[in-house]
Amino acid sequence: MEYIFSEIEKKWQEYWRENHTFKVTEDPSKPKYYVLDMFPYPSGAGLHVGHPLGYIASDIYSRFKKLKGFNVLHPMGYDAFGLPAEQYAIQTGQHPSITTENNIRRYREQMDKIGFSYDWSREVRTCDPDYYKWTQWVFIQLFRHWFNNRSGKAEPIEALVWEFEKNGNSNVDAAQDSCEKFSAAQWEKMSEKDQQLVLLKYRLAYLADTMVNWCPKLGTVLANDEVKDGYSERGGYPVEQKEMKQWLLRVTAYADRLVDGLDKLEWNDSLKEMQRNWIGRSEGAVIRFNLYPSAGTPEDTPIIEVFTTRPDTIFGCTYMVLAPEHELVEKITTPQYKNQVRSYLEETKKRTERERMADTKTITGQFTGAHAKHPFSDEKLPVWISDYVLAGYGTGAIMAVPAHDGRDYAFAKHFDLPVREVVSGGDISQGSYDAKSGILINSEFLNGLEVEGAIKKAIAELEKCGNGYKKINYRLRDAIFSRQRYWGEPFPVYYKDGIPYVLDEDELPLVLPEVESYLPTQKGEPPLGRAKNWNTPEGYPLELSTMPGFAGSSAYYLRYMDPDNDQELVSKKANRYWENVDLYIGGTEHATGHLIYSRFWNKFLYDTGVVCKDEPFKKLVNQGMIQGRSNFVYRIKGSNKFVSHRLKDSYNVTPLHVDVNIVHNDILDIESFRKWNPEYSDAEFILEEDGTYRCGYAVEKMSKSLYNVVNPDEIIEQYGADTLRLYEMFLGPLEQSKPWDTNGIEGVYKFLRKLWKLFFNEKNELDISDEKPTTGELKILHKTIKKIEEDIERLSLNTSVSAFMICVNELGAMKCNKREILSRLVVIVSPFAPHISEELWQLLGNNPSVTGASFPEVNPVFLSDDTIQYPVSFNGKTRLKIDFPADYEKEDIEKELLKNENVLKYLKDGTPRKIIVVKGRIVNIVV
RNA sequence: GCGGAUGUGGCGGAAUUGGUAGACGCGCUAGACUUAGGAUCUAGUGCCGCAAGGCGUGGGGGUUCGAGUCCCUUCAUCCGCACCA
Repeated sequence: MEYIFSEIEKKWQEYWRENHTFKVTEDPSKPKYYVLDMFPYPSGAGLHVGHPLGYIASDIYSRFKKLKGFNVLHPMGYDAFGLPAEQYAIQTGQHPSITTENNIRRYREQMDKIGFSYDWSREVRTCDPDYYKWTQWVFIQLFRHWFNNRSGKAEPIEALVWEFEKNGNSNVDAAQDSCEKFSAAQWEKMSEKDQQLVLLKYRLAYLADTMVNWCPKLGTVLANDEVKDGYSERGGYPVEQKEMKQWLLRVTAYADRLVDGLDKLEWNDSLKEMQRNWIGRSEGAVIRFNLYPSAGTPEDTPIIEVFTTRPDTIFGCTYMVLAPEHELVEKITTPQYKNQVRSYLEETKKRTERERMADTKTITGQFTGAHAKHPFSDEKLPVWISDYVLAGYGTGAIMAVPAHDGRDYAFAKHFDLPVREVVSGGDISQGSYDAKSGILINSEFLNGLEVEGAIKKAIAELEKCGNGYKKINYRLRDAIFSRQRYWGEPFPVYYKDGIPYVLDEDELPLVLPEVESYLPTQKGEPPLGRAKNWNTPEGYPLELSTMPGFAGSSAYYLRYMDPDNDQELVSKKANRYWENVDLYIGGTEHATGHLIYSRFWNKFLYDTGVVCKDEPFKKLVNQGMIQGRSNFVYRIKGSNKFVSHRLKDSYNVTPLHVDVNIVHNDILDIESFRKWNPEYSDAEFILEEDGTYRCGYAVEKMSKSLYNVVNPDEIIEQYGADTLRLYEMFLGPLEQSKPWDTNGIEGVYKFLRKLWKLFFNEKNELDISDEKPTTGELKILHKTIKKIEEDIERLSLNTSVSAFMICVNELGAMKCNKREILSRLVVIVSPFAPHISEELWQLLGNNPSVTGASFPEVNPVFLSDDTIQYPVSFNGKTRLKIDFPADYEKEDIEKELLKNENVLKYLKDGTPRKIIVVKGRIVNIVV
């Protein structure tokens, strides 16, 4: 029998489908394990060879866990709302659901061919009303909750109303926008509308005027993580700042828990660090500076509040700076400086956000004429404005300490402002001393203290005199949740008298309406403005925005636990059983978007008792990117003549990308090349001595335009899915980026055929022996079982593939065809190459399927050898290898060594100064 | 600038705790069988050298009987953040 992968793979994929092999249900008799892939956005281009890398790894892990006796949840679905389908709809008029449906079908076909063990009965699609009903449901819950800073968790808004009725809001410590204090009596007197406006400031999903990232080309706002360097991540269009009324989610309320929670997670350090940076918690103090009254400014001079992480350097403050956008700028500028300030403001406004970010070297600023009063020394501090201070961070104002902050130093030098050293340890004539260590000087009551102590003391003194307080500040902003687009979840929100109200849960799902065009209306409303009867039954208008991409992906892992439940997002029973994701595999591009938002949603759902775990993803692994390996041909300039790689340097050539699919081992298939592009049909070639045309290569992004895209379908067509799976793993460590080079695939293909051949004799007949295996055979087997088990556990799947190769090579050399050996080998291979394993498992006479087998136990008896080969080194350099019985002690070995003539040869005449014997490992002789 | 990661043959990579550097595979070289083929099998393959031997994990230094692995320093590449007070 030949190894005909196409028949075998088809056969078993059908078997799995017909027998629902991968369907799982909650089974309390078994321990659970939840393995999740980041679900894909089904794009029109289909999967290339890089996409399934993570899916294959997680599939191997899932199949392995199942063999180890776990009840494994391993689902897949689609992140199906999104911009590309909608952009396509705008261009062609085709409804995005059709595009999406087609793309999903293609993805599914491609995935099915790879032989994944997904339980497709649990599939979710974010654009399915039965699914987004629950996205809308969570939104309603967010709307109905506020965050109590005292308890550190979300609480129902009713409780807040009750407190307002009893005591007003003075005892409430909530995560919220600034809200004026009111008493119970004042609350009672407010109109329904005013009460709602107050509550809106407390809700976890709230409507507010905010500066947003507006992308005119896409006609929508974007979240911070969807903007890269001032351009939209999708499409690369310019993004500008604009004030708009938008829905926001109060992620900032959870900032602390999001940072602290990271410590308990098994995520890699760089990812945790990215999240910490994104959240950007810094501990410091808010300090209030009174202004000295100056001629021409109002009597009730305002107070400037600054945020600083270095309150210890307060006596080093020699001036102050406000962001140009700061609300006090207008108020405090003295008449004398009005004109200069105005022209400075105009100039900064002209520079785009991007220019301001890119150009950090040019120092600009303008004195306002105002002076602030130092809270301790009463010193007069000039107040400047400059765009090096950001309006969006802290309070938009700083106390400048040029001696201990690089930017302040540069500014002070530029405008010739005083620099006063207050922490010893640096040389302030050369530059600022920013380090957080040293002894305080020139600082009155702080003198002599270390920085750490001085920070505490300074805050205590500020609090005592009422000029400041301790404060933790975050870089993280609340997430803007409105998109002025069509292809997304409609908000379950209607407006009464301009005030937003949410629908009742039993009115869900609020289904996305049909529109005749996907463009904004003439009034500039989002596309939903075109929908007919977009009102509640009572006639109240519904929200016109839709939700962003991260809405549907924020709780999808919960829905897989209980996908058909139409009463709850997830039942308590299912959630208690599956708890949370044990292993999550996906790309690093979601580090600050999806992975923050879903942690936030999960924590909220945990607070409200919907889920039992406060973190969604216990262990997370980022698979590396698969890069393309491009091939080049070299055309002699001004001709249609191509010169081979090694000869190209003697000609004046232009390198041109050539389709990697018509190049094998860097040798060009000239016939295919001629057919590839009519332009080359009569091309001429200057060949190598051996008559071949050699191409050059480079590692680049895998992209259509570079002709280096390799599709899994083509590989499967040629080598089969098992080979694809093995080769993707064999390429290198899962987390590392590496180039795809189809050239190497023959190696794993040969391995599979060698494995197959172990079962057949020379005449190609099935030939399995029931004889007892030899110790040698058992040693090979058990060594491999141990290695594979350890490798899979730490996701070192590239090394398991080589372990299999070694094992099969060794068994092949022994012509081993013992059932006891082969049947266990098939089981351990099955997570990697499931199709061939199923076939061999059946040929061994077992009932299908191998997925029901158990992972074989390692017998330690077969792991140890009677003799150990010791490498013997002299002064650390290995010279010879000598066998000693495994039970020999150090002394025995030493004795024998000195008798060994080879050793004596290396010793020459001298006696060894020292002999180091590490039992079972090595001998080192010092001479 | 800050933070993180990575540097090992012609190539992808291995070496899990400081203990034989280069496993496994590709490629290459030679040979065998051959309906000269992008098939299969066998042997070889880090570098220098005819050899003995020497050198070798980005560079330099250190700790150690012994360093790819630990420490210091430096360079390069990639990724993230970036005037964050």
